[in-house]
Amino acid sequence: MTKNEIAAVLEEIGALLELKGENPFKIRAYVNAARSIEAWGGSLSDLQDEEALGKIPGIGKSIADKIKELAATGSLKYLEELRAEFPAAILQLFSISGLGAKKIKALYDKLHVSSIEQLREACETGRVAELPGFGETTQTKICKAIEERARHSGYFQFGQIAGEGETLRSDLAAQPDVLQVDVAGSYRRRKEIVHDVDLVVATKNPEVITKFFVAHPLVESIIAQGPTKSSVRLRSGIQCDLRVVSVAEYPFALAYFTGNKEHNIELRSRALQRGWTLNEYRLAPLPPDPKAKKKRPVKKIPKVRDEADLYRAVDLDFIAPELRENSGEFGAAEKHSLPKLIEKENLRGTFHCHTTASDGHNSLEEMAEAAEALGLEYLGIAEHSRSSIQAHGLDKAKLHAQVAAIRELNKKSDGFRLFAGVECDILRDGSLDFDDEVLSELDFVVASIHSVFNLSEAEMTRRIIRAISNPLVTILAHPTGRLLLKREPYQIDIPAILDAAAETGTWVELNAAPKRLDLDWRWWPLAKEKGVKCVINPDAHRTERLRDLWFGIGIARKGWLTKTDVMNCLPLGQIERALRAKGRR
DNA sequence: GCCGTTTTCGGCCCGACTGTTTTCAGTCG
Repeated sequence: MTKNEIAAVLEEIGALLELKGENPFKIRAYVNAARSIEAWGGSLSDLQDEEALGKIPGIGKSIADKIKELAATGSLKYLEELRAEFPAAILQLFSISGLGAKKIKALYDKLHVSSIEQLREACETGRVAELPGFGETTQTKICKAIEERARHSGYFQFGQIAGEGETLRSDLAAQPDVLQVDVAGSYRRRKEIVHDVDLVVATKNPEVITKFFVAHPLVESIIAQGPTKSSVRLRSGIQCDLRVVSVAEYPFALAYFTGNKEHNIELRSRALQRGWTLNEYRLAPLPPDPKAKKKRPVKKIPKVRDEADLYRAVDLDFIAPELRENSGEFGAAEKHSLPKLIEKENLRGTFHCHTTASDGHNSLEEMAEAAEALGLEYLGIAEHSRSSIQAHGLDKAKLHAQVAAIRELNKKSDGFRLFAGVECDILRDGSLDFDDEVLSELDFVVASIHSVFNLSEAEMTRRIIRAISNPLVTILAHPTGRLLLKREPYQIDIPAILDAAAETGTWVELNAAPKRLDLDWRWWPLAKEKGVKCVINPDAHRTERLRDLWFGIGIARKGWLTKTDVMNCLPLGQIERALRAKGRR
């Protein structure tokens, strides 16, 4: 049983308890525990360990017992009992936007609706509108929400919506009434998956801005529209919320809508410790507590003009948006030990790109030109190897020909450098798709898995460790093989693989393609601690996709990485030495 | 059900918006 599966069970218990009309705080305890398990960095074996479980915030005796039962037996009696009280399909109804537990319960009790299909029928026959507390409008909204759900899951890869987010931001910024604007939310935190776009605007003319926003060409429909908040559905299907505030309120609103829930709770609690209350509009003195025996000392509230002032007010260094997940940033900000995060200007080159020689869409020359135009000094080409037939993998002769072409191009170049490599398949047993004789002719070797994803965790881990134990392997690419929202990562023991990477000096890829973003940001602090070097690669199959590097930078920042942790921040001369050193180990 | 540098009991974030009611419940973030 994986962490995510356990989190899903806790989540399901929360939903079922809600349907039963249980104590809301008990419900929240289960939902919080689910979040907490997802965010937790420990290993699966700890889930059976009483003491380790007890250390996870939000998990007490009762939930710990349930997790242990789940981890040990794969099932949970309490959950089975809850499930028996409702038809299984009823939980689908929570995915209809606008429907919560109370409405679902009413639909079930009064109309025996327990699936989305039944709900659609009930709407079409007009029975929903007749229920007390419902009406024509609600019925129509439910119909629309059912259609919406059929079109997309409500979750989007960061890269899928980055364009829309930036367009809205810049179009709003161009409005004369807009004094400040940012995309906040999980987008600003650079989460790999987002389910809405949050915009915050400072203005003296909220009405004008709101009107402009809901009439924007990217807007498909209006979900809600009020004086300070409006919500729309964009053409891509994603929901987009706009908050309109005054200039004075702006830093508070921006911070409030950027940090994740846990980060914001911690921030507010630090305000409370100083005798203040913090919300999305301001810092204010706490109202006097009549029960308090003596007055608490109240610090004077400092002036807050931007987010840095806000963090300073609660005695913290500025915390970059990407780190606002409450996963250690408060401790570091208090001790002035936050890392100086990598920035896109730090990147000097990149590896792992494809051309028309295998499954890419642009020539060697075009890829090189595009990389140079981005300001890079070098580009590593790594075509698929012969076993990747679906990707037109190169055989020995074709690889030779490409290496020759690269060497030839380099002769003509005025400083920009191409490196000749290969993306060599890791075969089922951990051996490589080319022998050492072929690999030793290259400037670098990327090793990656493209087949047989269903081995056991132990077999898969052994397979990868064997591959990277070959000293000719420079980079382990997309280590978990995940395709976001499409394919789960294959089962591997990541700490063990990081140990092996540290031992062998293998660089681990942060694959910057928005569908991958692999290795996940949650692992990079551990990788760094073990001394593993990162390399940010776009895995670009066409020139435009070289820009995916900027997604990689966001994820690297989220993983607390600095430019010294990332190999391709080295300038050309130093990266050449590093490549040679790696090959000789 | 969880949690504790005011607490082992009594709190648990709260404001915005909508729709259905006539002052508020439900949903969302």
